[in-house]
Amino acid sequence: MRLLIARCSVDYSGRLSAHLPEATRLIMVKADGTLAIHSDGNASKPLNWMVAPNVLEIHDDKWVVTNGKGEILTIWIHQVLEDVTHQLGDDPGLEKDGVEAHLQELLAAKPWVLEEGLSLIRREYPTDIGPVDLLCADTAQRMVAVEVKRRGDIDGVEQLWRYLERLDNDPRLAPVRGIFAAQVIAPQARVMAEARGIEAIEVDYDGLRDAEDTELRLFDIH
Amino acid sequence: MRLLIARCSVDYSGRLSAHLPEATRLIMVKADGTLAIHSDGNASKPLNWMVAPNVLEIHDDKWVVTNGKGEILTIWIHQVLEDVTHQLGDDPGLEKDGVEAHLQELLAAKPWVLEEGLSLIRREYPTDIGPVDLLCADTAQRMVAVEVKRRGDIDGVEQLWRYLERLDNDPRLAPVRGIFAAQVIAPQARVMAEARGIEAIEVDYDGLRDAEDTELRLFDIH
DNA sequence: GACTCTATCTCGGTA
DNA sequence: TACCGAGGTAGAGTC
Repeated sequence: MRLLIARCSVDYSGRLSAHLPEATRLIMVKADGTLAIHSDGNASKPLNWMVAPNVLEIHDDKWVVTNGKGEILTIWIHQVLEDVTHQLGDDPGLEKDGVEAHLQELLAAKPWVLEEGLSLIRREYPTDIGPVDLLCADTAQRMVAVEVKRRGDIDGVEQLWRYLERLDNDPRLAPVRGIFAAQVIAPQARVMAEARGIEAIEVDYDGLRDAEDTELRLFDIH
Repeated sequence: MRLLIARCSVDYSGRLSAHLPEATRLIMVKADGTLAIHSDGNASKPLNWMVAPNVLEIHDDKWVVTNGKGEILTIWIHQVLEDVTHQLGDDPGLEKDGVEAHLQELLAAKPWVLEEGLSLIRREYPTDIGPVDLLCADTAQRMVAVEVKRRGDIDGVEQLWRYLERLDNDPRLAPVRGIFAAQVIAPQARVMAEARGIEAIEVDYDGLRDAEDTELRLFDIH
């Protein structure tokens, strides 16, 4: 990784056109060629960047980065204040404990949290436009399709609506109700769901997880 | 800006839980406190980060970053290979061109480009599922909702369709027609729009902008 | 390789 | 401040 601190101005042309007036900035070049230009404040994101694969040409007064998609990044170097290079080596990478997948697991284990008597028929129930998160049956043995999201936005409601249309075409399943489950549901999504006859339910993820933990601990004792 | 290259391991707890095993990485701290941890390859994004406002406590063997939302980032520093600090000063910031906002501005100023006699009623006309880009009236004083996109894809047509549903529920506005305006319209989006009775119009952004420039110049002369 | 969906999205705007 | 939509979204998983 090469770190250059320099007075520079920048031009980018590609998916849009952009220009950075002269100022002091950090230019970071990673081992794979990925380049990013950072200012000192007001953003965690780089001002400009170019991801690998790309080609970097270094001239006396300017760096030119191009890629195969016709994008060009030109950095005019006016003054170099620092220039260090380090070999960092491979990184073992990030280990995550995600949320959405876990939330789906928890609801698959306890569908009655969403509605009394609800029971799971299948997770990732396949349709010809993709899998439904959960297919359940209510106490009257009617089908209920459940879409699980961390954040419930309008396009999630649309997604569930498309599934419901498909499922209703199957005479073995129809009529199918919909439940839209998320940690937080945006007001617009709620309006949209109501207009479509879909129930929108906010789920307490932490509470569910804690309950799960408690049960596991009880199980351990046995 | 402070740049630290160090062997470190990292724990993050907040919107999710994550762990980084020991390896050599770049730790970047910006003037506003924003902190990012980068590896040398395989990603333009940082492995871990914490945006300002936050609090950084520096101990002998670890850095602890916390913010007001209960997120905690702990960096265990095993060995420091480089540690430089530079005062970069304010950045004039990025000047962008070619984005959707500008296209919306241009069309708001000249709605008749889309259809003869079209006049603007309001930009960002609010509905309960979000604002419509432009609400206009045609020569017969019928309402026309315009959705503006840089690239016209199928989800943009769906978005406009949702707005039309909502607007048609308002007896003061109904019936409302739709116009889908974009620099480029994908064939699928065109088909979808046609099926919904929505007019899809490709707009010459550069031509509009040049016309705007010409008018400004004429105005300057006066 | 193209397509789909998620994200500690980030970022800007507005009510 | 919270909410909403755009993004040079990036990145991961699937077909």
